[in-house]
Order: sequence, then structure tokens, then C-alpha cells
Amino acid sequence: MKSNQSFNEKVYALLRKVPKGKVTTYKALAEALGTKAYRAVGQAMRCNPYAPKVPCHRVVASDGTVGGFSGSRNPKSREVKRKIKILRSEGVKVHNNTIVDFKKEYFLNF
DNA sequence: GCTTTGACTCTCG
DNA sequence: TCGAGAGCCAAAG
Repeated sequence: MKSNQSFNEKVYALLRKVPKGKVTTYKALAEALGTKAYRAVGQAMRCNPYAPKVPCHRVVASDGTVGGFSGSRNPKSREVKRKIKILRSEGVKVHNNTIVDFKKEYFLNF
């Protein structure tokens, strides 16, 4: 299998598979790709060339905490806050930077 | 082509 | 229960 698309693009593809109102984790994405590059997935989000197509806000930590990137460290950015707002709009309940019923909304069946 | 970093995760103390 | 360290892979310099 040749990697025609870059690793990040694969992540975007999987992330795009995530239905609306559901969330996933970096681990799930990495595992789905057949690798353990959890961090590589995050890096793809960091670039996030496909902003609307790649809902990085739907990606959370394995613990279900949204914090982990520019949010906990930069509360002033409150960028995460906006993402949380979107998640709530999608139907995902988020409280205290954490996904409510995370396991319930956890989507790993790509 | 090697080194550094990174929006992570897991295990040990 | 919380904190620190190691491991893993990939992209960028």
C-alpha cells in the first residue's frame, strides 16, 4: 500500500467520517490509520489546512477532556471555548472542558 | 539525512 | 489520586 496521501490527509479523511454530534480521540484516529502516532495526528490538527472539513473540535483526548492544546495553556485564546460551543451545538454536551458522556459520544467505528 | 519538536498516551512512583 | 517520565510515530527545520 503506497501512501499517496500524507499522513495528515488520512487523519482528515477519518475525521471527516466522524458523524455529526460525535467525538473521537487522537488514539482512535491513529489506531484507525494502523499506527501509534497519536502525536502525529495532533500535529495534523495543528496545521489543519481543512478547517471546516476537519473539525478538530470533534477530536478530544483519550480521557474525553477537550483540554490538551491551545486552551488549557492559553485560556485567553478561548479558542477551545468556541469549539465547545460548536460541539454543544452539534449535540455533544461539554462541561468544564470535558465531554459529557464521552464514552457514549465516543466514535471509533470508522 | 539527522535532529528537534509535538493539539498524545501509558506506566510507574 | 496526582505527578513525572518514557515511548511511540511523523512532519518540519
